Amino acid sequence: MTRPTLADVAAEAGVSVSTASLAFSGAGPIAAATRDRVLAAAARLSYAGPNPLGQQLRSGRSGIVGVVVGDRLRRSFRDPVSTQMLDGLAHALSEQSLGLLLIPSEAGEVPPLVQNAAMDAAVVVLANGPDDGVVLALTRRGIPVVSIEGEIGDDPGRPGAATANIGIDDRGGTTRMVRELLALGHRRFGVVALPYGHDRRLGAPEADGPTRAGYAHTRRRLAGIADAGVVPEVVIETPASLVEHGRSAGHQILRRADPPTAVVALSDLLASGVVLAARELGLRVPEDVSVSGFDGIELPWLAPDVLTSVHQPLADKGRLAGEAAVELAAGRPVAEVVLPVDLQVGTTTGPPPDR
Amino acid sequence: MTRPTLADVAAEAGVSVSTASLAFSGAGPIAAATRDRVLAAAARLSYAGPNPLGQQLRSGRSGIVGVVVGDRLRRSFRDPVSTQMLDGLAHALSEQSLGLLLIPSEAGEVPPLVQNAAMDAAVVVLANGPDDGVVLALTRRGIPVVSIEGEIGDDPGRPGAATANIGIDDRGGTTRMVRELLALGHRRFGVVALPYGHDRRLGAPEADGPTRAGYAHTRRRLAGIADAGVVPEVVIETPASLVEHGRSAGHQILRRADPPTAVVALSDLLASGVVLAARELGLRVPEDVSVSGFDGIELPWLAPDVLTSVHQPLADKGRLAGEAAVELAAGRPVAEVVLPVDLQVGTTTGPPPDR
DNA sequence: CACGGCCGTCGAATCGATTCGATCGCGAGG
DNA sequence: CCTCGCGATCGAATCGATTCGACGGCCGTG
Repeated sequence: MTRPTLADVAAEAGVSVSTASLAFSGAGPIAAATRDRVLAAAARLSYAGPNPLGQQLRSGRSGIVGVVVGDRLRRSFRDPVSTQMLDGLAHALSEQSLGLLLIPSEAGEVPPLVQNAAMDAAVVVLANGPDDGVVLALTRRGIPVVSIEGEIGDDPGRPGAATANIGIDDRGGTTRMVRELLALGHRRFGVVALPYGHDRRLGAPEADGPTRAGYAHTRRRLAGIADAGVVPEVVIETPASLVEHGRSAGHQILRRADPPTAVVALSDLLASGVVLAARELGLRVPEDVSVSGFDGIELPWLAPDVLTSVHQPLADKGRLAGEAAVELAAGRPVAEVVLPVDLQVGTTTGPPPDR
Repeated sequence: MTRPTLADVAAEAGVSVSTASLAFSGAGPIAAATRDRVLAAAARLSYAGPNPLGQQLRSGRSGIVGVVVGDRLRRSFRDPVSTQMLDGLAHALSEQSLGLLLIPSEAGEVPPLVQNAAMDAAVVVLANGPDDGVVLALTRRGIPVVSIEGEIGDDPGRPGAATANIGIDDRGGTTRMVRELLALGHRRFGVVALPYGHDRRLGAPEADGPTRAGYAHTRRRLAGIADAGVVPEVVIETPASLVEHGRSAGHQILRRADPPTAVVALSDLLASGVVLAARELGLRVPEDVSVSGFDGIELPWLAPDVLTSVHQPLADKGRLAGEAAVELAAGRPVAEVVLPVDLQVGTTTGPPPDR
């Protein structure tokens, strides 16, 4: 009662295995009558087509791209920034009939699937610097790696597989945002930062942020603030880009004596939490405090307010990552991609209050 | 410059291929000295371990479970009901070192991956009745299928692989909810329904809803309302369980002349949209209209209101589906699971207004 | 009528690993 | 000193498909 194989079908149809193979793959010449005989035999045995495992071994390719999301799925999935990117990625892959193997990875650890699973290429979201364990394990296996927001870089000294980086102009984006706020007259800034790296700390203002940050996009966005010539009065790291963390960071910042007049959050979810915190404290946005975000996602619960934010092309980022994975898997090199961002002024920023 | 194989390593170490295999798998007796020699040789060739494709062909198992989500990822991912379930599923699978192959499927179509990808089992979310194309394709390939909320059933007349159903007590849940509202004194009901099936219609009240519904969970929840002896004055189908669809359905219902005093939404996201619509129309909840949901997810943007809702164990549902997939893949049968639900009264329901 | 080409079919090698049964060698016991 | 037994190693078959080269007819043309 084992499942039938191509050999069984060939025997049933009275042809050789190679001919039966041709009937299914269509590669190579075969008489229409023969093909029909083979297909009829297959139907009789309820043979549903060639076993993919055999094909994969023969071709050496699995048709699968691993996607390592650097966090619990529950958390990643709550962030539209992840999900919109994954949506673009999934579409790019499915257009090539490639499968998307979803690999959740708790901060810092290397899941067994990264070591064992068959993949033609991998996409790593938020690699923690060039020595990220996941990236190292993959390159050691000879699997090409596309890094989204990661700066993994080809180290010529190390033997390894091809890599590619897909990112956005985080740094320029925050610089433009801060310049906008400067032009409005703001001089005293608070910053609500994304996690600095896998070793997430919580809450405390920190001086070493920009240098310690293992997450390259956090580092770049912080650097963009410095580029505008601004030294924030307070910087709060959050453990994840979620509304509630933005809310508690907002409380911390806005309850200070003589709080800043502008709060720059490094993500929209964090920014929306800051807006909620301001409302709870009886502060008007933007009359009493300006709040800016980053990403450009929809925030229906802020309505009728619209967050001033730096918009990034999330779906494009995912799509390009998928295409890069395909290219690398085919052995072709991929140039680094830095997508442009777009400052969109909403209703949450304005001139600072008169003192 | 092709990647090294086990044979290369064996040659380098001066042992046979079979011995080299033992050095990696640990199955079978091998001298420690020999194993070290093999591992040293592997390191010299930078051989990162046995090629999974070879193992998979040999063992006949791919270590992959396909998960077919019946919608665009972008939409599924916006719904915490999907994502929390997926999180539970992913964890159950990763505990068994199984991979999760994510297969998005536009309504009604059968993606190529369903036909071609290697899987030991598959989980189908929201199968559209027992003749869902995806389910048929999978069983024809001999792949065991776990259906979440789908009622796919083993048809003894049809040759096919094993199946299992994982669901919740939708029907009893809505019945209890409606009884609660009846006890409060409500007599005139509006219903905001989930999509009835892949062929989503939009907005219009329909008489044939409960029978036409291809999505079993929609049908069951509507049936639960009937079980309580209630015939709603208006039923609105929505194209997806999203806040904005709940909002527009809420507008439709609450703008009627002499609107119902209670609106039963079949999901929390829809219900929260109804609450937003009521607020926009200047109606107080629950003084002017009561609103109930289903699922029990967090709705921070309704704060300080808490939605009255039927809570279901989402993560457990995913976890059980993962475990069922493992069992089926191992050839063991799985009994149907119907998880209990839990009515939680919040602040959005109360007695109807005096007329 | 004979020969060259071409279309269709077949056999066998190959992909990379696992595993069963056989063999080899060494040590211990009779 | 011979033999038995056991642990370590090896050879070969196997998983299921693809593909290359060879072969065998058939048809058309010279």
